[in-house]
Amino acid sequence: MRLPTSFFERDVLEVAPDLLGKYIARQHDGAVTLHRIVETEAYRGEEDLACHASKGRTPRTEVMYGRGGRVYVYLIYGMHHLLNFVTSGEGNPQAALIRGVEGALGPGRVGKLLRLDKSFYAEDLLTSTRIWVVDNCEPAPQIATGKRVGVDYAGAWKNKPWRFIALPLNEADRGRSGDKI
DNA sequence: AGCAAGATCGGT
DNA sequence: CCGATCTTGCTG
Repeated sequence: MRLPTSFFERDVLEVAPDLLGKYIARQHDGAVTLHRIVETEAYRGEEDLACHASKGRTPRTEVMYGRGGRVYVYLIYGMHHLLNFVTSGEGNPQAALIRGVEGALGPGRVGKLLRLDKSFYAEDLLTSTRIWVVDNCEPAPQIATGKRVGVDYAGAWKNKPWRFIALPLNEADRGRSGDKI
């Protein structure tokens, strides 16, 4: 059930939408909770000016340069821990930001719900007993796309439709896949 | 060493 | 719209 390395070692533009409908498992105080992923964003390589790796290899971006399947967490605005999953392979810095799970919309709220902190930096999703991602037997949700949030500084890259949202069932039933938002 | 800005959120 | 709150990367 735990997603294998091969799931993450693909281009982030494939992994980010594929994460929708998957479940983040979080073990804390002896209990495991599951959280369905409903919104993600793709950050893709050094050329993507919205991606932290556009600054090159630094202590902060180091984990993105490693293999896929590890966690990239960082503190933003001095208070929110944002959760990302590293994708693609060695030397190709990409990450999928978890912008929303059921019960917590917005990346800051996701970090709070999952009780994340800097100790999760570089956590291995394939061996960790604190956090991992599991597949499910549900059909893949319909997906809406849109521009990434809060990256107006990123020049031409700010308009890339690299935000992915799982449509709720009532909307998906109307067959409105591929919507923009 | 100092500084400006940030993949955000909650309250006016 | 504004403040919180602190890490980061850049400048000097």
